[in-house]
Amino acid sequence: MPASGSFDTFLRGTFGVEPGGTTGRGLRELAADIAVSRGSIAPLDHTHGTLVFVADGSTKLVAHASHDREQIVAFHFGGDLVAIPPDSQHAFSLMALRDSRLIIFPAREFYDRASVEPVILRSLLGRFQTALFRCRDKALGLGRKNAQERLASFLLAMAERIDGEEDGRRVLDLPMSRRDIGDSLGLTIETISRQFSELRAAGLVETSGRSCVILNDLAALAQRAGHLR
Amino acid sequence: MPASGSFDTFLRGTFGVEPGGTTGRGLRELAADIAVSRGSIAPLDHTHGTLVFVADGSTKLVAHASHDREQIVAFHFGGDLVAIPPDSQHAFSLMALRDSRLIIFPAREFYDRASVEPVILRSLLGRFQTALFRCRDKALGLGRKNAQERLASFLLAMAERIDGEEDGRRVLDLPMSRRDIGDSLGLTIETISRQFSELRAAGLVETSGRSCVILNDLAALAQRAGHLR
DNA sequence: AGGCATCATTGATCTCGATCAAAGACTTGG
DNA sequence: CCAAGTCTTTGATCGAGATCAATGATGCCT
Repeated sequence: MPASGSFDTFLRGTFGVEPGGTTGRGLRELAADIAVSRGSIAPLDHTHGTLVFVADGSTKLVAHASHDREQIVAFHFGGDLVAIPPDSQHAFSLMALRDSRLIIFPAREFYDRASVEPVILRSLLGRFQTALFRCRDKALGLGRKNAQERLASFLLAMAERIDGEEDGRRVLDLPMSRRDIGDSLGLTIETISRQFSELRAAGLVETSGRSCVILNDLAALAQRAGHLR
Repeated sequence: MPASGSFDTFLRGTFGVEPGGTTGRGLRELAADIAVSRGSIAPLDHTHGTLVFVADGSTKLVAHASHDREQIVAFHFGGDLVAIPPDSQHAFSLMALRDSRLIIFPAREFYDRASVEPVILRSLLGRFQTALFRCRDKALGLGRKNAQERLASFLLAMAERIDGEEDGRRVLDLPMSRRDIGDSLGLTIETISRQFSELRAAGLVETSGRSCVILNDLAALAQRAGHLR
């Protein structure tokens, strides 16, 4: 598939803007269409803000503090848009969880060219707001929830974002490893594993292989997620 | 000061838009100008998204999980803009740390009316992005930093946002209590106090009364904040 | 100014999740 | 289809911060 294929899909699907117009062509000039294989890091300019459209695949956004400590700050799936700041006190990298196609833009330039098209700005605003609200929920979990609640919240959040048959229960094919889940929830791989075992013993989830998780009872899971009734 | 005073300041100062125009008048119709005294909660419509401009004072945005657990998700100061989602799995409330004046808008309607004025959308976008980046830094801290690093990061972040004499060291007048700091950093009040004592013993900070904190050595504090070198 | 409720500090103990260690299960590549 | 490395699970111990408890400081309100 030619590079323009991804870009056109992006512009039409995300913003409802036709790629043929002036704005569309202006934005295409900024686009870098990149294939990133599983486990590889997206080539970002870390001195400037970047905007990445995940055309296909899935990624994790990793924040690096000193001492080799990593915190996964967000996961993304096909159709998602990721805003990445330039490195300052902390550094960020975007890694593919599966083979992915990304469209990478310099953020500032993208915003400037998009400013003539309110529909694009409006859509960006909505996406940023969603990302902010998700991040706040994550902060609540990291600050105030125990391991069980964090994993339950995580599974429910994934159930909302990954599709799978919906017949009361829910089958997920998670692209991330136990380590990724741990790095996202501020827990170790062992704790994640133990919490999976507990949920399994309680009959709330089943696992099959490394990536498949079946949620048998979403309501009971929500109970354990520390949500409001 | 009349209600229009705050609104005009908001529109001009935040967006560079004159309040007299069509857009300005349209937005003013949506505005609720409210005075909120220290410790009181802003009257929000929790069934819809809300946009709050902090005209004056300072506030905390609190996320509520079940079991009386609270996580402060952000602090705000005069000139800041806060986006608050409708309640769903978690509930949010905005509380004044000092007597404050707030301008409250229904978010959806605000965005719709602002959409004809790209300069407003562009500015909102930048503010949302900043809020998102701050929230990610917070997530990194909550997930991967110890108590000492969290407090050091917090103090440095406050030093960037609150003004005070800059002669190598930094004098802060914090509007939030130890409990607020704890609720923001995912720690208890006792742990905050102990970490303050350690920083005091190391000569990095001095405290005076409940709200005044003097940062004697920003560089040394950054060392302890778990920042990159 | 004084009285008092609230907030901050310090100490002792407990707990949840981290860390250390080892065995077992996928899955990927030859 | 098997081998080998990686990922996951489970167990034992440790430690940072929570919790429980008490004292001391601050600042608000009459």
